[in-house]
Amino acid sequence: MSDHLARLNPEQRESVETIDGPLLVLAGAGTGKTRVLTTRFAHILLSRKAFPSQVLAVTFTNKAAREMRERVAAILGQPAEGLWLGTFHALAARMLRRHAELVGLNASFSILDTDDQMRLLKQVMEAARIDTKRFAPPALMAIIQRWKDRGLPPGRITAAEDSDFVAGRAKELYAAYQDRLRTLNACDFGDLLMHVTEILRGYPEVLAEYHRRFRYILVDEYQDTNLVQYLWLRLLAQGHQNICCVGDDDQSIYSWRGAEVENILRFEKDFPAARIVRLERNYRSTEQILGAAAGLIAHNTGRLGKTLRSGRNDARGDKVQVHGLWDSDEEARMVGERIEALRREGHASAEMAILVRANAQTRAFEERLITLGIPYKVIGGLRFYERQEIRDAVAYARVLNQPSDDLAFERIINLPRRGVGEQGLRAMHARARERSIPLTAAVMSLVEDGGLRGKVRDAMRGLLEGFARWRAGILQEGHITTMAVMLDESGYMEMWKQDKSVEAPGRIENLKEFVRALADFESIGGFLEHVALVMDNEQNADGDRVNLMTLHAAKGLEFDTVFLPGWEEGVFPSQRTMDESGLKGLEEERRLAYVGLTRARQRAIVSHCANRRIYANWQSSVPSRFIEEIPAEFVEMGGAGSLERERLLRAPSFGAQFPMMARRPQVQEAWEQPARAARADAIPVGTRVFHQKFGYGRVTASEDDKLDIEFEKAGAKRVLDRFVERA
DNA sequence: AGACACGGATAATCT
DNA sequence: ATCCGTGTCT
Repeated sequence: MSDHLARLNPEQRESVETIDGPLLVLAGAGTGKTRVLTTRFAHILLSRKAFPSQVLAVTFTNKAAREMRERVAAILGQPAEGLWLGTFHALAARMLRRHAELVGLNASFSILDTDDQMRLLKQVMEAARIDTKRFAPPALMAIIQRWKDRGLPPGRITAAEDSDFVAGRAKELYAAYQDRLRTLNACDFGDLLMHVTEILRGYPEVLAEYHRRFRYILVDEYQDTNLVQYLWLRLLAQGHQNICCVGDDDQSIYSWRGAEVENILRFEKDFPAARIVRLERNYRSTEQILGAAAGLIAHNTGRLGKTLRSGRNDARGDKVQVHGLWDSDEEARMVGERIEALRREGHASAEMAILVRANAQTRAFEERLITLGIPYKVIGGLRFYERQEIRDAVAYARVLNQPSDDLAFERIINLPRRGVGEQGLRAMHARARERSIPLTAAVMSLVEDGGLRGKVRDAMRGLLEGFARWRAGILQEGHITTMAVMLDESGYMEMWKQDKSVEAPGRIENLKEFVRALADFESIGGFLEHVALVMDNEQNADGDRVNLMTLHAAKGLEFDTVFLPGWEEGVFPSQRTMDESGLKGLEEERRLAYVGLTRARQRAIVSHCANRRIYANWQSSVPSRFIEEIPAEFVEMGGAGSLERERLLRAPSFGAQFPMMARRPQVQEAWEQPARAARADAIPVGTRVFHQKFGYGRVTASEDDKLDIEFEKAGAKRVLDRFVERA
């Protein structure tokens, strides 16, 4: 039992051994957070404080859940079975299935994917006679999701929480959308936690049951929780107060998805007896990298304050290198050369990563690596279950599993083409509504009474008979064979075989993989639950490949060498973030930079370009302020007299903008003094101006550095004055 | 139903 | 530039 504790440092040990009472562990990057969580879990079990089924352990990702399960099993020396260990959503789904009727659902409710959600909302908007061109469904969906993130069903939305989007009808449409979901016996992602939280709030006996069940609660990546997740945890922890949350406020990079760092501060308030332990000994990176990262993140305000110290006693390491390049091609070339050189020295490709701000930036590097013949893999991007053909196949499986799944049926009714158009679909919906029956039943009745004719009628009859046959086939031949037969006989597979596009062969491969994946499940229902909750993307993990991914995707990973390209104002920090979220957005970008730097064990190579292509045209760009924010003592500029640098200095129009040599334009000053009044260069009301994106317009009002402009093409917008020029 | 043209948007995405 | 959804014509 002491075995697993022996290798922990004092703070880690304290985090593991403080079992009872609320505990907040502030764990900096690379300080052994996962180890603390898993050891703590095992420690609770080994010290016989609870049975495995009495511990609730929550993570954000399936990957993290899997890892924790494996490591707990390793410490225990046996498979970790029967645990309540999983992602927020998986655990919430599990709870919701047990009490679904309390929120008007049935235990077999289906979980919708984003396509279905959007189509459903659009239907609801159209039924309410909303012009979906003026009011975009995705925009309303974002508002609804934000409400769900905050644990607000339609009935809980107060005037203060309401939105004036869609002429003040957002709340009404939200209620209609929720009604539709209930009718369909379906949930979207946000519903899982919101419904469960409503149940725990409204049914004390259910809450009491979970209080009895869960003696200990463990939470990973606590800084990324949103409000509803927080409420859920607080309700569950109310009884025994044995909750341990592990997180790092400096690595909070998901606020745009509803995460609230404030949950960390709230923790101390709601659990006044909470112990707080800081893990500050970093075992990952060199002192140079830690110094650079610490100096950078120190520019943020309102931190809980941690100072990473190196827990390693090896060499101090290399300084963080910063390269200025002419353009993105040259940047890709530089990165390629460095990778080649490292490989020649015997470094493994898998120990190198290129971390970009946005997915689109990976392309330049991919092309370069292909040219050089360096194997690489792109992490993230479209996940397996997000691909079109897989979603179609899943829709087939859903109809097979539940004939009343109208959304799934509608998706595949004309895939492959069966001659069903808008007219046909309208007739089917009308029949379904008038008799209150599912779409499949409506189609059946239309086939029988002649409501459908000719080719369509034959096709529909064939399809429905097919589903009946395949459903019977599950019992005889098993679900795996049946799925393959269904994709074949329905003509879906054939559709892709006929398709001449370059993607088609890949899609057929994916479909075969899809059928193979079924083998891991005992039933279609079990498989569908997995598909809805798990978006695994463990692609070609094999081989020694350079890693290419976004900074977001890199959280939690580490590499010997990390390339951080595109550190330019507007790109990183992203202009859009700063426009939308101001100083808060900037600080989140800075945390993203901090996450990037701290991924590196041995060396970090930052780069920026003087010219970058944005959409169609080239734009000159300025080095990111984050570069200046890294203390000079940890930085080494350029590749000492590199050709790039010389050329850059000689280039007449950009020389003045070379790294650190020129004062940045107003961008930075605007943030430093946001409230500065009546500026000398203020643009007066009535002035005709030009904006890069919106074109020409006239200023109708101004406030500080913000202007209200009536654009000739784009309509009324509020923009920052530095983005417009007098026309 | 299907081909083609037009206009608007264009980040990050753990489930 | 390019992708996507929508509208129009055949």
